[in-house]
Amino acid sequence: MAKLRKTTHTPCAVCPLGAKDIFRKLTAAEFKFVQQFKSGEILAEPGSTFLIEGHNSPSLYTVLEGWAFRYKSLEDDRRQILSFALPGDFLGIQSAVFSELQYTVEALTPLRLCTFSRSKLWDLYSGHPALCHDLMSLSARAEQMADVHLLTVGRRTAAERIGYLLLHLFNRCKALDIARGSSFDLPITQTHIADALGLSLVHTNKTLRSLMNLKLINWEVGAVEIYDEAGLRALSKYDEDDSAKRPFI
Amino acid sequence: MAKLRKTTHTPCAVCPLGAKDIFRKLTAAEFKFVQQFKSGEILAEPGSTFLIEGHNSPSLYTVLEGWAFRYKSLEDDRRQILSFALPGDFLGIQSAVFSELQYTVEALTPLRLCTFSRSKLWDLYSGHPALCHDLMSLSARAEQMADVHLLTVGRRTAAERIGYLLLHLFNRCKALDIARGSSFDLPITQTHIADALGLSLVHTNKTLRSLMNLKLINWEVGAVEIYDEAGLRALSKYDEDDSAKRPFI
DNA sequence: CGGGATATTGAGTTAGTTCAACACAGGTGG
DNA sequence: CCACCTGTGTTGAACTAACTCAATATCCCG
Repeated sequence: MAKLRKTTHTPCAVCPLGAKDIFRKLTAAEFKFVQQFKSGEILAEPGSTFLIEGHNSPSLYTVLEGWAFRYKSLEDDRRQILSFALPGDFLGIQSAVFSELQYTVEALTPLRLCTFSRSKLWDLYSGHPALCHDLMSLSARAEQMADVHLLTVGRRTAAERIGYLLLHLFNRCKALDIARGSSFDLPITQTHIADALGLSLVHTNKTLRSLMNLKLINWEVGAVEIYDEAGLRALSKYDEDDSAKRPFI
Repeated sequence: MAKLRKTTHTPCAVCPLGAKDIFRKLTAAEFKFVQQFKSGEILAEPGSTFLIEGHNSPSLYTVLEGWAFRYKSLEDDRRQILSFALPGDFLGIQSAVFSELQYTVEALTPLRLCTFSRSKLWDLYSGHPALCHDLMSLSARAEQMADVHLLTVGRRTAAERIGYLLLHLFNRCKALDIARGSSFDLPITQTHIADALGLSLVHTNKTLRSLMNLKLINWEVGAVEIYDEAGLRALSKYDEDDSAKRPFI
């Protein structure tokens, strides 16, 4: 498939992530290393998968722009979305330690990715302790999000789950400064919500509708508005300090 | 509570984990570092919690002997068990990167833990690239287990979930060489199973019973026997390469 | 215009829940 | 030694949140 395209290699100095407040400022030496750590950039079309379960990837990725999601499936059609990836998220670290990747990543929007060669990871370990720590932070943050997600799917009701997911994504967008007041672009369908939360599509639709009838939110194709954030938080038992932890690079 | 006890500091040379095949052999320099990285040992009584959600811990832990579990709760009584910790598992890395821990860890059996001071983590980053990589492996493995768990809770039926969990724990025990043929010690109650899998206690009991009626397994207090591993794998859609990835130290 | 993807809604079904009662074992104090 | 309590497991019955099936509406796109 011609869905992946290499692009011209943007210099790190103008990296879109560099401007965001939530990212740590690098020292000159770190910056130089990161620059040569970067092996290139690719664009992925919506619907394309650039990391595939059971395969091996020579590259690691950082999302520069766009949305993607990670998922796993059972033999039959049942699919579970594990997480959504936004700018700043690091993908594919598993491939640096296991022979095979255990999940698939699919783009939701046109996606711009920064690629790193797996083999240079050793240079990072050897020469850049602070970056090692940043990497551990990223991975601790991913673990934390997975834990919260598991609590949501295991122990929350349908309405709580949907409220939680929307608040979670809303807050991540706010941290990245890509929300617009109380609304934000959400390039997913109700099927994605269902698969992320372990619900059926029909029930997801009905629950979403009921949240709209309660005037808590508004759902449109591609965008969500949070009318009553406090009310939604209360309904979903949203736990404050969930997301918005600082990413990397 | 006097449930945590410091014990005499066992030299790493006789670490019970050193003997296990699944752990990487360290170089002399690494070994020396790990030895001074270790700050001590503690014992935790069954039922005691040594890492607590919302608190901050100055220490990181590696399980040397015994079982524990990590969990999170909602305001009401609803509890979700996130994972079970066995010998070789590393706990508390979150506290090295966030100010507060986001989960609680409770001992299931008398637990012997190796403690590391958080501050020495920087020495590890600075001087021991291979150990950095081991740490990344541990954390990638934890992420992988969390992903699989999420798929299980989100998309499997009750019988599949229980079958999956038992096979998962069975395989981890086999990898650690603490299984006895087709049976293994499992120091948990049905309540733990329910809370790990997002099920009610009653339904867990009935489903467990039905797996026993099918002659797939046998459940006793504290021990499980897998009568028909192939059958249980088929029923649970057990995905081969799940656990048994190599831990650390 | 037709086909595919998405959303919506009603109706009937079911997997899993809650409530309640009871059995059994081990531990403790009178 | 017995009485009692608490933790664990078991089972039946009634209920319900969420599921499946099915039909229909919209929109976009080639």
